[in-house]
Amino acid sequence: MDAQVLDQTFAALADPTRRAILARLASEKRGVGVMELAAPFAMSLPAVSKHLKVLERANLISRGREAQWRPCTLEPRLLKEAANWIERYRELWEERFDQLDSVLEQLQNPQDN
Amino acid sequence: MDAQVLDQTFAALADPTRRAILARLASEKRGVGVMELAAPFAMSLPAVSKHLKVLERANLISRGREAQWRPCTLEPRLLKEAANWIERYRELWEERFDQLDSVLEQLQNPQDN
DNA sequence: ATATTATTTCACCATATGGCTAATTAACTG
DNA sequence: CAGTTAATTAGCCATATGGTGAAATAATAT
Repeated sequence: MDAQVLDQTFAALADPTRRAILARLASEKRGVGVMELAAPFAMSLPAVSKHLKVLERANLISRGREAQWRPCTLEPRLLKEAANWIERYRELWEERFDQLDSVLEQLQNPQDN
Repeated sequence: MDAQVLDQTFAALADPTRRAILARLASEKRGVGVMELAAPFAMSLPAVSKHLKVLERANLISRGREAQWRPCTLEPRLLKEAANWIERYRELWEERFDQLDSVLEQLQNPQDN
């Protein structure tokens, strides 16, 4: 509901690296270290570190301490908030598909008009 | 599915002015002009014009021409794409609520353990 | 032709973002 | 203690973002 929260959430999601990191974390129960998260990307470790900081400040991930590792864990709570916000538009995009359906129907059965 | 599309969509949603504009357009069947869209905001017309350009380039709105007005219309198609992306995490946040539920249950019925 | 209304473009400014390398901190290991 | 591994911080750069006021464009109205 809070505008700032949605700002941070959507801004955090507006980057392919960060979305990939979230996807990776979604498929792991355990916390995942930075090296491991960074491996698939053609970018430096500090760059990934920055992305993680963005995700952390947006409260989309949390980080622990385990020896010299900082394992990251997905925090899906605010994803739910973002989903809730978008869901308010669901009836609009479904309505639009209904309209498209009737257009297609007319194209196939022009005698209907 | 396209990463760039999600980039643009989420980036466009990461601003309260733009989300408010979308909300306004969602509640109107007719196209809405720029002056009218700008009215609620404490910012200049060029600023609103810029926001509209962001929304247009993200294909979240389309714009027509009607005399000297450029009526804006909501295009919900890519909102659906964004919703689809987030939905893949639904089971995660619901699982988390399940865990919270069982925690609350334990707090209320400690004899269960 | 001139004026009015709606909207955009231009030129500017401050701040944020995403990337880099090099240096630093933190924790473990020999 | 010295060395190794993990990660962050610092300093830098290029580009993007969100705002401004002033000027330009587009269409209508007088």
